[in-house]
Amino acid sequence: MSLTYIQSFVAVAEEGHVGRAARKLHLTQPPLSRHILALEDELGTRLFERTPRGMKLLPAGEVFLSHARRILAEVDIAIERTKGPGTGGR
Amino acid sequence: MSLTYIQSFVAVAEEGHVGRAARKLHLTQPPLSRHILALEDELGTRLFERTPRGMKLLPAGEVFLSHARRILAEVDIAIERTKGPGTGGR
DNA sequence: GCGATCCAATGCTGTCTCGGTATCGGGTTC
DNA sequence: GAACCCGATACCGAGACAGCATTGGATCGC
Repeated sequence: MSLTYIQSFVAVAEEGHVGRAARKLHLTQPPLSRHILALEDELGTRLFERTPRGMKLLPAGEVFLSHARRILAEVDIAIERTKGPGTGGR
Repeated sequence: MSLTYIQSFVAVAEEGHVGRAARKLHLTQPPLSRHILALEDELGTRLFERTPRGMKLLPAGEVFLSHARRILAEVDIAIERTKGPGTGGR
């Protein structure tokens, strides 16, 4: 599990498209595709249904998505709170 | 930022000792020391005070610690919830 | 039906990250 | 002041990872 992979997952879930998400993340399609496969492998579950039009979130994917967003948000908060107030940031 | 580094940080904070935390994580002392330095660099703040006895958490470190624990807990929950119920895990 | 098109997945390669070993430098203890 | 304990750094080799090129499957247009 890695924060990078979680970010990739969220981007693909939001775009419904590996290629499009890749551009958004300044990556190319193959590594992003592998991120999703790695996550699915680690979780032991398919997160997306592969359709000719792109990637469609499966129920397990929706569950993971909500947690993924929370995790990323927590990380942002942690960074902000730590570097910000107590340290003479602003 | 990486989950591995966050785990390292929590271990060092709990042990008050890089070497001891390293053993706990099945790592050696140098990489663990680098994890902490990398985090401090990324956050732009010292998280620990280096003493002759080990590592003492600074205020910024305590702030980050509480968030770090929450992040790791969220990840665990995400994994459990995703692989577990909705998917026929059991 | 067949070529064109769009999608994700895979094979391969170069690079960069990361962990381990060895060593250093500072500070304390006796 | 020599031994000891601590984290930090230099260096090196292995593994991870991104990118390029290509494949394979499904749909669309003619």
